[in-house]
Amino acid sequence: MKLEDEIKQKKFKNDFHKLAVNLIYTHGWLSNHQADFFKSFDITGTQYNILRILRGQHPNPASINLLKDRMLDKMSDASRLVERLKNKGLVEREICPEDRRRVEVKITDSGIELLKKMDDLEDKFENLFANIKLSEVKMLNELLDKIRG
Amino acid sequence: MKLEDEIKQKKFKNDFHKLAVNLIYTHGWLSNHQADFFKSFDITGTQYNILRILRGQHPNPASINLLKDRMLDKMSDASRLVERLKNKGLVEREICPEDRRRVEVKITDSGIELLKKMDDLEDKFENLFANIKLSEVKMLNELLDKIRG
DNA sequence: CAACATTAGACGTTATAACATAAATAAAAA
DNA sequence: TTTTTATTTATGTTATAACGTCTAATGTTG
Repeated sequence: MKLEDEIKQKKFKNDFHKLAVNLIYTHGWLSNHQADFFKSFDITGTQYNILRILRGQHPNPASINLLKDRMLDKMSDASRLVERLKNKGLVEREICPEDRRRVEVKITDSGIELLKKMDDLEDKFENLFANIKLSEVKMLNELLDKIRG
Repeated sequence: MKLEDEIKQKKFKNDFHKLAVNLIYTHGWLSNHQADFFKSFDITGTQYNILRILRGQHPNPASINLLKDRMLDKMSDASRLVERLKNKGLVEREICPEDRRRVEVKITDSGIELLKKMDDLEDKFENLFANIKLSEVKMLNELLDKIRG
């Protein structure tokens, strides 16, 4: 549906302004759908991202700073996130012996299993984007890459 | 820059998967820039959206439910948002005489003034999107509208 | 009218983002 | 070596999103 109708707003100042709102709105639409998916696994999107990064490192550990750098939306809150994941038994955390300031975070077997279950269902994205053709998806990816310069 | 390089991740499963991550990442990029803009006016993006809706209604009031419906990302927290805006003197709030369950929220003169100052600078979006041509902006808007079906 | 259902909003809780600051440790400089 | 600086993480604060529950007011039905 056209954005103007969905948010019941008068016209935009120009196409650039509409694009900004469109990005915000489309992101919201996407994350609502994703949240439903994540919720069925009792996990949040942010926590899922952390687990993905940790699986990428496995069997090596990741420091808190590495997690921060790799996060999709950067944030300064990785310590508390890791603690919540530890409470769920999905990661483990120890002080690094070489540099006692650092913390080594590793994904547990239980965490790996959870991701495996979620991988199978990840094809959901294709259903979610059923309204556009593959060629349009590719075009969108190119344009989005280009926006950010 | 290509998304794969920016987030230092291996290839995506397919273009649909990449699109999902690209939307999240581009939204993050955009809201970081917007946050800087809003911060210079001592206001948040969400609060700005509420003020915009209230200015659209002015001089009529808006109920809390109307604000919820019109928000870009729906949420159930409009009461507390309005209270924070009231503390800043940007809105006023009274109980509706006809239906005492409802609350009538209005933007104050001070709120209108703030928006006026911010309008002047809103052209920043054009600078932000300087990397793509107008035709590409229009194409993006069409495709984003189409994604959501 | 009385009993029940619905609606509008407030508020409590948890997870998060963005910010600042503190504390511990390591590295560098004097 | 002692002092200073930088790094890494933890923690406190505020604003928010998403959830649920509660209460007051209004509507509906018998």
